[in-house]
Amino acid sequence: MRMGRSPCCEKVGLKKGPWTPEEDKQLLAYIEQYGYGSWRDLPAKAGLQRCGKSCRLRWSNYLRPGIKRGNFSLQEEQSIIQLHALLGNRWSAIASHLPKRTDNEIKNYWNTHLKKKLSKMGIDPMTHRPKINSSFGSAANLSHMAQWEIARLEAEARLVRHSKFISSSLISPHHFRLPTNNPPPPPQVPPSLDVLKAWQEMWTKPPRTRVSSLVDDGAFVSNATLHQSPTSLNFSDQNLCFMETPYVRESTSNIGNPNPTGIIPHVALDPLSELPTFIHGFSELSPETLTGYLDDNSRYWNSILNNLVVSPVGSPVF
DNA sequence: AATTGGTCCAACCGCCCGAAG
DNA sequence: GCTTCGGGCGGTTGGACCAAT
Repeated sequence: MRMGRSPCCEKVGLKKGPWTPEEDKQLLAYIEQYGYGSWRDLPAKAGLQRCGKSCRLRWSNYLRPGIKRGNFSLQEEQSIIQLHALLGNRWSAIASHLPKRTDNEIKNYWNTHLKKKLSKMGIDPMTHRPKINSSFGSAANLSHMAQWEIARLEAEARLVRHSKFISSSLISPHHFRLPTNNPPPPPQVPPSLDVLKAWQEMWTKPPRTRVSSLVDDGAFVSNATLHQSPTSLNFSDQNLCFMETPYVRESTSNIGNPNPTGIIPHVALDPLSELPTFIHGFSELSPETLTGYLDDNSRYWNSILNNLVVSPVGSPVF
């Protein structure tokens, strides 16, 4: 018995490198007629001298219907920056919130354009914090950003648990398989990505209302005094697509029930701070302190995004 | 015109994970 | 429990292109 993984296909005799228009036609014609049941078997059936993996990549990144290519709009740029601040280098997750853009294209755009833009603005593109010695940031701001990072990581940890729990029962890789002659499947949206919607809900509700928003078993809620997140500033962006999710729930007993509002009624609040337990990183902060912190970060992000807006490509900033 | 260096991006590679047997 | 398989993901690479010298 062979140990370990076998290669996805025999490498000998298979073509590599750029795809020709003829190959694209072949692949398209085959998928349009038969769909894609098994990428491993597809090349032989389609008459292509390619690895199945290569076919899948070509399809998902270029030939799949509905893909938008070319210049990124300013709003798309802002969305990517905000999503990257929240999600890190999880390109597929970021791509799921940018309709028609592929993870590969977003990754390339980030590496070739946005990283440089942020660097020139004095922002560390990986941490989204002001660089040391940069006139852009202050010591106080750095401290605030660190606090924010704590909260973000807390949220991620919860979301990972959440998504692992639900994905086992709701998400199947075959769920999105393209049936013959049918429209392409919707982009895959891991349940954890609903954090963005939650994020938006949490920070954009009117202050007077105590609003519940999702996130995992602990969930969280916006305190009446909290009104804006660093990452919520442009979530009205038309290009930023928050996917409606079937996974939101009122309790663990009804996971999977559709909830068009995307809002979870029941949240856990810290009995002392009355802050959502989601914000464990802030548990030692008073609501007043927290409000001030979030205000500072709003300004911080506004300054970044405003710079994006006012600085055309080719300007000294970029 | 030739060379060099930088940029961009399509495609590949290796790793990981879940499903199936 | 284990192995194998299929597919997804993120990091990296190679070559085309372009501007500067």
